[in-house]
Amino acid sequence: MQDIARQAGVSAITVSRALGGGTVKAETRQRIVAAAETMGYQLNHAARNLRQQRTSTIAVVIEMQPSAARPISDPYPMSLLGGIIEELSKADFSAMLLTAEKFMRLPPSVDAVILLGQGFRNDAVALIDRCNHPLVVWGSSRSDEGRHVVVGSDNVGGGRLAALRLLELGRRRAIFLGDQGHAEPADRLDGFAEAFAAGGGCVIDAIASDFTFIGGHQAMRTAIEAYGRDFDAVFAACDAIAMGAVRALIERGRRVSEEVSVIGFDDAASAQLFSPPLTTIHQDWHEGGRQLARKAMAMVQGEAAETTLLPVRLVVRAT
Amino acid sequence: MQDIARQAGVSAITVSRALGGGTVKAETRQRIVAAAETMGYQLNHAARNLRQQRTSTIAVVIEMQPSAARPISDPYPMSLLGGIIEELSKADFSAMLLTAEKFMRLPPSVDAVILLGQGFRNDAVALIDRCNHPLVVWGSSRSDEGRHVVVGSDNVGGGRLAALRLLELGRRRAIFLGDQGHAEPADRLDGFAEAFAAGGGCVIDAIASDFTFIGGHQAMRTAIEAYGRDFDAVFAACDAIAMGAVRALIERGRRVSEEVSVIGFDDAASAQLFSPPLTTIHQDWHEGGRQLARKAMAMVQGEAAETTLLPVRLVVRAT
DNA sequence: ACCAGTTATGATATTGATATCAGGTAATAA
DNA sequence: TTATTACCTGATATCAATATCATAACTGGT
Repeated sequence: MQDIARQAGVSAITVSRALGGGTVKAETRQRIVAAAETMGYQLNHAARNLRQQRTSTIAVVIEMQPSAARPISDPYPMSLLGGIIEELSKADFSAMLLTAEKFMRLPPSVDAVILLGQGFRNDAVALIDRCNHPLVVWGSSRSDEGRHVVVGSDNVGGGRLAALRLLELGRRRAIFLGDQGHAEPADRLDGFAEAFAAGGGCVIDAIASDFTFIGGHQAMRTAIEAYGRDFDAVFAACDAIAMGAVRALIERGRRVSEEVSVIGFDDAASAQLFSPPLTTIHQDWHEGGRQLARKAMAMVQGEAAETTLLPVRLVVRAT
Repeated sequence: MQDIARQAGVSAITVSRALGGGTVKAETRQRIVAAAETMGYQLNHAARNLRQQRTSTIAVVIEMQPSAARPISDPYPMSLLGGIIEELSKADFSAMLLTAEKFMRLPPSVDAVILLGQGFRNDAVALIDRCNHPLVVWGSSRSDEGRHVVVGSDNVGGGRLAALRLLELGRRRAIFLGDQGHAEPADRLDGFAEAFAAGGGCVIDAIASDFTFIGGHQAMRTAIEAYGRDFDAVFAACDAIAMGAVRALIERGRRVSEEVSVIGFDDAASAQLFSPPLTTIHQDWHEGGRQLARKAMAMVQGEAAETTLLPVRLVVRAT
């Protein structure tokens, strides 16, 4: 800024004002901006951050472990990220992408933290709390007891929608596939079980499955071995599980849609390409990302932010 | 650090050395680390960055426009990101995620830039060059003429593998689906066309398609209208196109695998879930991300880095 | 000409860590 | 005892921006 100041015949502080939002005579500002342009000037964020005691940066912590249960190729973090970045960019905030491990090993200097993970990593949450960073979490508030701001889909409502659809089709004996150890599937099952029972149906079993096609396939086989043909509906915790289940059902000679209905959760891109196209509950991840970012930024400004449930909707396809 | 220094009975600079990698007596370091721990100290990165004139941060620029041609739900950026972050974390670098627009509007202070985009955004590249940031690009070096360091899959080789497979199956009349305006599909077609011709085959047409299922479906219909049944092979620029093409072929009564073969590119997760499971060329995105990160960091250290082609492999499934 | 009020600019101090240079201590060798 | 080395520690200046306070210039009204 000193160089630009010299070039434009003003002081450095005036340059700062001209390039930032300060009050500077229009003509002077023009001269300064022109000088900055020709000199290829770029703001030194480190200096600004140091002086202003804030970074305009928000850490996005992702569970990046290539775990078999939740492969990294999963589209959902990317959809959330898209929304997050869109919203942060509007307000000239930046997103710093980190794994939980990295965050704990060398906490970055950021103004707030967005945590994307299946359920809560309690150690990570504890550390973030200790840093006194505003924290917004994607997922379910079930196990959090209101301690943090959570943005997530209305999983209970989604389960309810699935139940109503299956009841409407005349189904009365359902099996749930998914890991209740995670808060989101647990919420989905809760909503499902309650509404299904209220409509005269019965959830005859809930079988654990990781979030994969293979997991769903195995869980469905287990169910078939246990119950034979004595069920007419399947509700899966995610689309991958549902697709694995459909495949397993077809392999064992059951006619999906005609005599057994399957509903997934997510409305992943592959759900409509699957054959048969999958009936599922749609989550709006992009909007979820935007809300996460908005709340995080609000909290940086010292405003309060509330836990929010995003509406979901039933997408009827062929299963 | 002043506070810790007081607590530990040393000077601030010694604290810096103890927490960084400086030479400090083991006992003193212990005392300092303990004090830092109990006081919940966290390094101020802004100050360090300012003093050291580097940020240990690398910008990852993504084409985040939710364009119809390349929806954001695409898994490939996530896979690359996974590899990038894994490698950066090891060296205590951070990843700052940005759209190209944001980068150009308010260039961040970073040590290097990784550009993930289908093809080159020339305006973005020009700006990055002006900032004198080390730059590593994911994609094809075809249109870059060696000006930048590029990491990408061996698209030409992948095309060749597809050609050899189709020749082996006795196919001789192939149609290519994909947008040659992008460097990567263009490379794939080049390798394919050359090897297919060398084996006595003929690429009878190359039809433009965006990177979606719908795009592939439409392009395939166009091809069928133009050529009827007078072709026995399809090579698609990506899996989504290939799946759309398979669907179109089946709709028009052609028996995929028996009398027309289809090969995709990517080995996306959905390729093996598709029915029929898709034969395709596998790209190792995770490794690609790691290489991008390694090269970017090497360039920050002032080391040279070379353009690299990652090997691909044929995955034979049912098409 | 004077004043109040606004607007535009400048001087200085400050942010937290660390590079650099200098000083001090302990151990070993002469 | 002194010199030599290796090792540890401290003082100071510095990185590039901006908050704060002070000053200058202008405006319009009396």
